[in-house]
Amino acid sequence: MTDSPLIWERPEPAERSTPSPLSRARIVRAAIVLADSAGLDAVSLRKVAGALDAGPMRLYRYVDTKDELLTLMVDAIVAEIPAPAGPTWDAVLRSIATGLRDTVLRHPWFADLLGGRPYVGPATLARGEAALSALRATGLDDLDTITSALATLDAYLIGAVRKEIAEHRAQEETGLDQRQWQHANGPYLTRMFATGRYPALEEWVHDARHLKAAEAFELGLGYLLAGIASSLPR
Amino acid sequence: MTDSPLIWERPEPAERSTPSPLSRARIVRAAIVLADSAGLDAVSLRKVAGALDAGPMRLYRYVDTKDELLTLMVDAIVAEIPAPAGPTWDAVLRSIATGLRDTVLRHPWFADLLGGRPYVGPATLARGEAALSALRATGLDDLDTITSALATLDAYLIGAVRKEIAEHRAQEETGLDQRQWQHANGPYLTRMFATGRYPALEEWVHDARHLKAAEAFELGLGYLLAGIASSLPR
DNA sequence: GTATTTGTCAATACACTGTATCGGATGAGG
DNA sequence: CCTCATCCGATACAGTGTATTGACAAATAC
Repeated sequence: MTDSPLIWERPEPAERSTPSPLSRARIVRAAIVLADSAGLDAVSLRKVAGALDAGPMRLYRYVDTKDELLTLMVDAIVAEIPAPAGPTWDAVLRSIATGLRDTVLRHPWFADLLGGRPYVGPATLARGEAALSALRATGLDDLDTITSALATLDAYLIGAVRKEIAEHRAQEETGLDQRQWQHANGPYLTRMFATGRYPALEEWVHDARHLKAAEAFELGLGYLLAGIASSLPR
Repeated sequence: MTDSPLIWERPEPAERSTPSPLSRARIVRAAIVLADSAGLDAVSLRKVAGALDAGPMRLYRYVDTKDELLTLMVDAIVAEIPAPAGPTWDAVLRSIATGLRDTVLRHPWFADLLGGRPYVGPATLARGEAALSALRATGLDDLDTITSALATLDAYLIGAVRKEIAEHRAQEETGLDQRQWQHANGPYLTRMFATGRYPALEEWVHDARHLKAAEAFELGLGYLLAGIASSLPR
């Protein structure tokens, strides 16, 4: 009877014959479906249990706390990110980046959890392993460089992806369109600009090129890779 | 009677003579004190009201919803970040970075809100304005370069700061020390490594230099600035 | 100065949340 | 078939954000 505080070490309880059999996998899948269609707020133990024709308390056999369920969800999503690969170190880093971004676009709630706590589930470990070995296969074998490159990339990804999702949501809230958003916030901003306190911002709003999210993502990634490249031992 | 959906456009209700007078500022300050000492979860309308010797419903005169309170809290924190400044463009970007990081270390809950939605409060606008004009004062006046540099920096900052806070919390949870953390997760990791499925990770844990958060932050920032520099029109 | 409107505040209430507790049903072992 | 341990679900509790309501007080109208 292992009662480790880490869910990764607690074996799944034995299956039972019951009208609606449960398992961690089923629970997590139901929770993910819920989150995909209605956001993280819609994931309550009652609703997850309801989706499985079970009482809320039944879930506590498989999971000690709601946080653990979220942790499992994260690892489940990480598991579906394609493994990073590429011939050169920057191709590998790029594949890490787009892998994460694509996944977040499919599961926006994932962005809410990103960077919220350290995750060490099996899929996350496997992804770390894959990233490390893919990088070293390209000939980049200074461990410290690899470490800092990955850490920096990770930070950038978390922020970029969160910002993109946040923007996405703001647009959805106030209608569908960016025009709609401008309609909601536009008057406010116009009035703020009219105060004359934000001349540079005003000019920026009017004159700067406003990139699409995907382009901005790529551009930032390019900066980062260029920066890493410039620090590589030649 | 303005009933704009944006709190920035709704004037604060007139003051009233009452045993414990309220105001948005007082409410937000109380909420921040609560969040500082016990995290965002401790910020409930009841507790905030309680700290001000008021009933929960009284807050709804000043704020339409809890989300609005959080929005005000964010802007209040942004207001206390020192304005970015510096002789060169990279000095300005550096000051933006350390300004945010220092503030987040003082108000860890701020990291939970960062990147969660687009913020356009007055302090946030003012900060944007300050950043823009400080950058242009250094002679960097290509608006598109400025835009993408700021956006990328912002993304990196959000992620880096979140990761740092997350790590911080994980350590606090399982005791005080990093040794304690290793004690809690160590056995699990050891067992995972024993499976032989993570050879590169195992080597990494043993051999790589593991930087302190501040060093890692600085290092990533360095990469980013170098990358931006390499794309500057010369 | 009185009557009427208006607006504020506290209490109550509702629909939720995560989770502790516990009695009873239901499985397996003898 | 009985016993016993186990698991389930109902109930319960403390908490959440917020809608509603009804009383009271201040400002306005006459």
